[in-house]
Amino acid sequence: METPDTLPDEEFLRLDRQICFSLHAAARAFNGVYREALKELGLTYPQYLVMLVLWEHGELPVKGIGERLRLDSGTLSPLLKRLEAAGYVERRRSAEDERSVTARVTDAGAELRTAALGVPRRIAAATGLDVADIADLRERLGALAARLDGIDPGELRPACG
Amino acid sequence: METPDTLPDEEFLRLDRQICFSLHAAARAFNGVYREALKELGLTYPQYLVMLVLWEHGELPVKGIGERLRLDSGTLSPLLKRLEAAGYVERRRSAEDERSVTARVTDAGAELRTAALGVPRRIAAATGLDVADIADLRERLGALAARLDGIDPGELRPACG
DNA sequence: CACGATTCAGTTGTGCACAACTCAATCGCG
DNA sequence: CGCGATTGAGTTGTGCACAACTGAATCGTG
Repeated sequence: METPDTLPDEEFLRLDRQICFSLHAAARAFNGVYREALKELGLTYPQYLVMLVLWEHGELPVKGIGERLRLDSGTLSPLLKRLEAAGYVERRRSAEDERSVTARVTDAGAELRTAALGVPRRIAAATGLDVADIADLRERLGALAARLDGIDPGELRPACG
Repeated sequence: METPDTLPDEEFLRLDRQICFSLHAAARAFNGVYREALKELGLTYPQYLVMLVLWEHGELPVKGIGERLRLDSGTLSPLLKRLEAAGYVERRRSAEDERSVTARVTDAGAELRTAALGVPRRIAAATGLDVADIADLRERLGALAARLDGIDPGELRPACG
């Protein structure tokens, strides 16, 4: 048993409820605040995330968006279709590789960026958190996510230690 | 202008992409790890959260579960129906208030708890994070969620400062 | 060149989150 | 008591997340 037995299983279960709930609830609360702020733009929170990376890069293949946002085509395909229907994004098959589809920001999408500029500032003001705090939290969450994504599924099986 | 203009809007947008993504990705990565660990129990992550609060309280009205997990009936009703179909939970109308429905852990649900005891320990071992770290992160996320939930929607409207 | 393996986007099916709604039970005030 | 307002669970519809799959394009190796 390499796991230090400083806590009984019962205690682990209680702590687990707390951390699971906190992360889950914080993510949904964040989502809710953005949902409200993004209403005027007609974007959902995940659509906003996609637009953020597209605004940074101008155009990206679906795969590239997926790598940056940790999302697969099953999520991105319909989402991009909706962004295209809204007129913010254009999709076209790549000429070099017919398997690949490139998403590009349209003029309307670029205009949307201007309107979106005020969103994070308003949210930062409403939360009252300062930039350093946010940046620190971001780093810890990023490290946590990286570690979680790096876990071998076998480690979670009952038999393994 | 109470917001200090230490950063241009452009910078805010870039930082926003980072924090939004981090929280979003961390929550999904967490979800994924639990999805794997909970496979053997036949539970999804949100179902596990519901079982955790039910294991603590034995039985709760739907409203009580919703308050503890920040979920509404639209999410809980079908979820509890699935837990009932799996045999882990029983639902019955309250005698005192016919509007209310109480969810109660069945014998099979109680057995499931025993099987679930190992889950958080395995995950803690796999992540390699120590309890103090987790507890600290939990507190910060809890505080963030509380602040976000306390925001007046009006604060997020374009016109307001 | 040929052909099996891989890669990429998209589809299908399941479940969660949430808004908007229905409907019955309960509450509260006149 | 009577009746409008509120409360509680449930339903419906939309969108996201993800597993499992399809099908076409490309790659690699013989």
